[in-house]
Amino acid sequence: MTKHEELRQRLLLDIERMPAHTALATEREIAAAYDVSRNTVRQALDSLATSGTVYRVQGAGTFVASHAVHKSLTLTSFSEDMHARGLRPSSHVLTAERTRAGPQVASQLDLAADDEVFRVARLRLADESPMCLENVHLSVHRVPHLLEHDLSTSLYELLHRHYQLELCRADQVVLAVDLDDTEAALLSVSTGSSGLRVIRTGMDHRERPVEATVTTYRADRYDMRFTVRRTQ
Amino acid sequence: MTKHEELRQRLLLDIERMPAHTALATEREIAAAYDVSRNTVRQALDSLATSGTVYRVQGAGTFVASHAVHKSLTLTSFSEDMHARGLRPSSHVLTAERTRAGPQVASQLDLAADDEVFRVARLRLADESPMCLENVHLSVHRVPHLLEHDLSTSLYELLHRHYQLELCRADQVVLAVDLDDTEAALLSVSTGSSGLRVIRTGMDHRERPVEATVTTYRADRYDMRFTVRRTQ
DNA sequence: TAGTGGTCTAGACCACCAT
DNA sequence: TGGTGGTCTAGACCACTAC
Repeated sequence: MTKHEELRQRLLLDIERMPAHTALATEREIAAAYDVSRNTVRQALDSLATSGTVYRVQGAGTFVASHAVHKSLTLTSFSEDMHARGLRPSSHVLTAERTRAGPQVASQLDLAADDEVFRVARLRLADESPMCLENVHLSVHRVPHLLEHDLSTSLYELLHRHYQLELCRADQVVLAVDLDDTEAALLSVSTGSSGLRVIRTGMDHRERPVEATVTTYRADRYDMRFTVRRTQ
Repeated sequence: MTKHEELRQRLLLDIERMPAHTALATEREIAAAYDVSRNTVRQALDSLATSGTVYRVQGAGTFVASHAVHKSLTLTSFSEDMHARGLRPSSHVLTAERTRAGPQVASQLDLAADDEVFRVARLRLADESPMCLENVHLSVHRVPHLLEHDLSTSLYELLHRHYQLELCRADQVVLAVDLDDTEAALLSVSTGSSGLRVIRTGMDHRERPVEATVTTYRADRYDMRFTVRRTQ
């Protein structure tokens, strides 16, 4: 545990009990109180500002942000996402096969179109009721023997435990779609209902592509929430 | 222009000519070459890492990221968004009125339900063809005489020029919807088509709410693209 | 084991906000 | 004008990677 991480956690405890727009102690005061350098205080406050917990006004001070949302958009697995919403995740594996990448997946995973990949299609449930359809492609050479594992639980956890693969970044495209007959039937909604589709390329800490995934959510059960900022 | 900003720009010029995964000079080398301290180099590299231009591996070095996407999710106006897509934005004002906030807008703008707000509804076009419907609410006391201005151009620019209001942060909810008859007709698509809806609360640099906006996009013309990261 | 990025210090000056 | 956050320096040591 580094000093700025520990300081961040201590500050967080104080902040949670303060109303929005309250001024924090000044950086110099915090540095003196916790016996660290001002740069270390700034590291902790940088982190709190990035996560939307506080905001700074030059010349004026650092203030507690509105407690309302605080949600920046982060890379989460379906399991984590559902737990965060207070729902219990589960899965039905629809397909698990070894096949060819094809042009679309190949470009996402940085492969040739006839390279082999695993494809895992799953119906994902929250509190036993359909939430989304997920179609994952993984390069065979990065996850050998994938199909010998239990695929009904968290794939991210499996990748981490058995292949030391951790996803650090993902490029996503989000769009609205009309569900076709098959999709609608699997999701237990009527044909022509709309769905939210997320197309994702997941990468490890070296920016090497790991997964190419298309997820289609029921529009009546799912939304995405996040905070955006002005770049400067 | 600060030193780390200038350094960032210089590094960017080099990086753009390098293939992905190429190692940059070490932080100490860059510091010596540009005659700045290592902390300043780290500030510049922090910024490049946050924007997804480079990635760092402890003990190994700093590397050029894949040039593919590089798009983090930022707060943009419709006009900016369309320009970035190479499209020409325009607007038809459908409604511009003074009314009561109501419970939903009041909670977003931190007002009472019977406080007065301006409501501006616009059909927004890209290359003369319908792209989305936008319904903006603004607190009367923050933008007096709003309706006396030309509302067919960029609202963000108007807020900046005439009211010194700049949006720095926004909380957003994104969902898929079935368009109703009115929406579909205005967007020139058939009833029951799906749309992408974005519900936004925009705030200034002091986290004071400025706008409450609902935007409904044609699903066949619009998608959102962005990069997400693992928090640590 | 040598070299890398990650953390930390104790100072200094600047740009901006409030009064 | 006094105090705030923003920038910058020149060191030092640590954790990790690659060989």
